[in-house]
Amino acid sequence: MKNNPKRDLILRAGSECFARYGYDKTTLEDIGRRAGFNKASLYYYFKNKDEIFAVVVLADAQAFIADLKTKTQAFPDVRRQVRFYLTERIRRSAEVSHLNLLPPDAWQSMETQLETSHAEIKTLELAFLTDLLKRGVGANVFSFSEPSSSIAECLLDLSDALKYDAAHKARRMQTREADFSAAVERMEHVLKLILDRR
Amino acid sequence: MKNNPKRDLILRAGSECFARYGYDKTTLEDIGRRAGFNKASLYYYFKNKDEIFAVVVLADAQAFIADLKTKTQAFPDVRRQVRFYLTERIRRSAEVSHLNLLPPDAWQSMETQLETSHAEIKTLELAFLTDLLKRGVGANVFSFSEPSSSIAECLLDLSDALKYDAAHKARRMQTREADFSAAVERMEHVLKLILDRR
DNA sequence: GTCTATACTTGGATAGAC
DNA sequence: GTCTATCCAAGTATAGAC
Repeated sequence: MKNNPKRDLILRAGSECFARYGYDKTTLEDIGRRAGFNKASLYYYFKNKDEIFAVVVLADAQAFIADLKTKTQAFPDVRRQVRFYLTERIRRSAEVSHLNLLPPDAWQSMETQLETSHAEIKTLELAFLTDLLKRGVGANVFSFSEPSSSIAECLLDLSDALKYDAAHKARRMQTREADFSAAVERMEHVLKLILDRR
Repeated sequence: MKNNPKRDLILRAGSECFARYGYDKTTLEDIGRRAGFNKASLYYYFKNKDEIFAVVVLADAQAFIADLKTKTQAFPDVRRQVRFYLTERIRRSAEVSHLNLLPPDAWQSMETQLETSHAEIKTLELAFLTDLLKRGVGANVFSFSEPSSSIAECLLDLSDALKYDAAHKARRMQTREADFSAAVERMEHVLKLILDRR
């Protein structure tokens, strides 16, 4: 059932639609049209709309983090790496914004499908950032009065918060394109305040 | 048309429903039943669902901020006031959580109705917090390398961000009651990091 | 003013022909 | 496998009797 090219076509169409319209506004018609199928045909490959969504979200999130890590490691010094990782994941969050656009009740129905994989991703990110910070401490670039993992979690949470916040604010304006620049600046501001003390 | 007791009954019912279920899941049936009317009767007092929502949200937000300010001023010293204001507005955000639960597209339709009053509220909050910080600086409790208004805006934004983030996370679990305790702790943590340097 | 009845729309899902 | 046709449920909104 997996690695079916037509199935993948539907998933790609779904990804694009969910990203643009959110879960609610994305109809099976939308996905079907974009994938070149009648909406009824989607039920041959998936059991329902929720399943399409769950698969799409998971795949997108994993690809996103993997790519982000690679790009981060391309920077020369630790400070820049930390800064890039935490801001870039805000800037590019539109790419994985399915989750932001998810309606209140939709979670319960597919809770189990997403929860575990979501936790995995968070653990992954936390480990990566903690490692980065520890390397910075080792190189005497940072010095904390708390364990690096605690700082890492704090920073990741803040980055998440600012990300969701920006997405939320963007929704309120008519702007289809969210401006994450304010959130990014805020993140940099906080990083300066927290990391640059000595 | 205003100050109509029956109209107010509907608004109160609407407020309760929107807070509990969010915009989407709240139906005119829900509101009507709770207010003791048939759903069709709502159209005598309001032009549509959006109007009910807009009026409810605005009134609730104003009442919330006013109450918060009063409670804040009851604290003896400035540090506690700042701390209380920024954390309490997270803790009690469930009361005004209509906005969090608003679906992506609903904004556009009632954008103009809400936008101006929302800006007013933010200005109000910013002025209040800036004043608090300035008083703290005057009393030598804080000392910043930046203007108080800049710090105030930063802190308000962070509080907002953590608030929305917590609401968002709560949605993902099955928990109907959001636990804002993590967000509150995070806010206190950041406050300590930013305000307590000397 | 308030209700019943109903029209209309959307969108998820299924049956069955091909 | 893919489609057409259709069902069904929800939910907004209106018409019109009372």
